[in-house]
Amino acid sequence: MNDQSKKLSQEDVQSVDQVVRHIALLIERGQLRPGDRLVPERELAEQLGVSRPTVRAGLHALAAMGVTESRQGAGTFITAGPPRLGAGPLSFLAALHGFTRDQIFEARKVLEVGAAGLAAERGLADRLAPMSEEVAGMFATLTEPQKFLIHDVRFHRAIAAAADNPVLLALVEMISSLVYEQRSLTVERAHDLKESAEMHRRIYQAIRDKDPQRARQEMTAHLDLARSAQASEELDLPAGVLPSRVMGNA
Amino acid sequence: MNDQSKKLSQEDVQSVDQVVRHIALLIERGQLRPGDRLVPERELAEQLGVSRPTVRAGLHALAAMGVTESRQGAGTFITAGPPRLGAGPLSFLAALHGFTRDQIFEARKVLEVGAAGLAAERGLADRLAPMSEEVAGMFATLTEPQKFLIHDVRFHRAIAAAADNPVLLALVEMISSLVYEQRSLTVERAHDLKESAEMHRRIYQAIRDKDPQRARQEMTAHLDLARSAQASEELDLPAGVLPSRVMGNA
DNA sequence: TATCAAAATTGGTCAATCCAGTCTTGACAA
DNA sequence: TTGTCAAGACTGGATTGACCAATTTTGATA
Repeated sequence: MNDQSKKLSQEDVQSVDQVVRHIALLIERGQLRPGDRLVPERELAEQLGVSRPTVRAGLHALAAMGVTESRQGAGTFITAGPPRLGAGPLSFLAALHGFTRDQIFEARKVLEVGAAGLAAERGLADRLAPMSEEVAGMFATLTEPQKFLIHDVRFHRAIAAAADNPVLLALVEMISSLVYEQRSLTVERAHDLKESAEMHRRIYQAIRDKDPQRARQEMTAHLDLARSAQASEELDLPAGVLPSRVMGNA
Repeated sequence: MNDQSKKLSQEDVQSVDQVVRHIALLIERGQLRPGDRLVPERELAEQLGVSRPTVRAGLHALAAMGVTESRQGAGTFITAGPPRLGAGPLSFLAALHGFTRDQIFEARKVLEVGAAGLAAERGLADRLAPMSEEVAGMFATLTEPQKFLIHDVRFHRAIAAAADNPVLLALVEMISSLVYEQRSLTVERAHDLKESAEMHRRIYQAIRDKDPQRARQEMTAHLDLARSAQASEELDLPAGVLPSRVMGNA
């Protein structure tokens, strides 16, 4: 391989990838941190020697991965806030490959039973209130399924937060978004929301009591019951409604 | 809200989002399945009434989420093959928020101990060979750390595949990509690869024997040991090498 | 009928231009 | 001196039209 062909192969990188890699490099070096503003698109285009539409395509790719956010007139920023994986990729995957309700619940059991156990082991005092508040919210919205569901999902995320592991939290949030999308279509048909709220309360109490084994048991029982409950909600549903209402934040 | 303002608010969707939503809709309806070819960019632009650069930005966003793949001259296709979440989003998250090795291993324990347990419960005969072959590959490459690592990662993915849950598999693949990126930087310093291979073999045997409890125990023990092993590999490392070598398939 | 080169197709990129929000600046009034 | 707000600069959002490069298709030729 002579110098010329080597040079060519190096220049062979696609321009859009070059934009993504450039931002990735700045992040790796710590020169770009959450909340930071990127240089303007026009400037970035000049720096990298590519056109603005190319830069924009790259920024859209980064935005799709949840790395950046753009505000017209203000600029493009590295996503701030807690570590978060968007629901988009998993939603598309679910729509494309037809994930079943049972498969999703099985994955939830692995993730959330583990998270509940860790949360109980940790026993971080300042993580209790957020969980308890969502339980209270559930009891307060027993007659409003949609609002109940929101508290339900937030309770599960609060548990993952109490597990104090950002990786686990990101995974739980991703899958809980998927659950929310599915469930919000059928939750109106739910009954026994009171029983559901009480199960959540028992999970909370186990975590509060720092009893990992009980926390895992209660979470397992809850998810098993929730699975069959959702199954019954889906029974008499107008055809064509269910087949994966997708798209979270894509 | 009158008709006019309603109309305006509907047209207010950003053009790029419109492209993504359009493809998402086609996927939801089943009109676009894995492996299918999309209509050409020019045609898509005309159909949606947007410009081609806008279409391209949308397609890049979809590609970043692993939904589509474009081949110059051939067309743009819905990603085929097994359900897969790219490593990109998690890698960026890790780089931005500085996930620690221990946090990643803890998340792995939740996911992979669960997967190993499920794999043992299922006991699918046709999933045994792929696992066993990777174990053999490890024993065959005890003196070649980089090759050993590849078999290592593939073994863990094979377990997730044996759990027969595509959601779990996608999550395990995503995090194992992250592990691979990190580990490949330090694996040259590894010793006791033989002990590692033997632990993997014991995990395999437990799954083969359909003993979920033992499978979970062995996986837990393996990950705990692997964590401390990797920690020691990172001890005397040239400064600046570690701080998150990111980027998987972004 | 088989081969292969030309043409059509399709993704990859650039250039220049305009629109639409946001932020900054400075003049004016209280 | 200080507060207010309008004009202008800045920045992302999008379009048009053009050209390049890789692939696929087509059709003429052997």
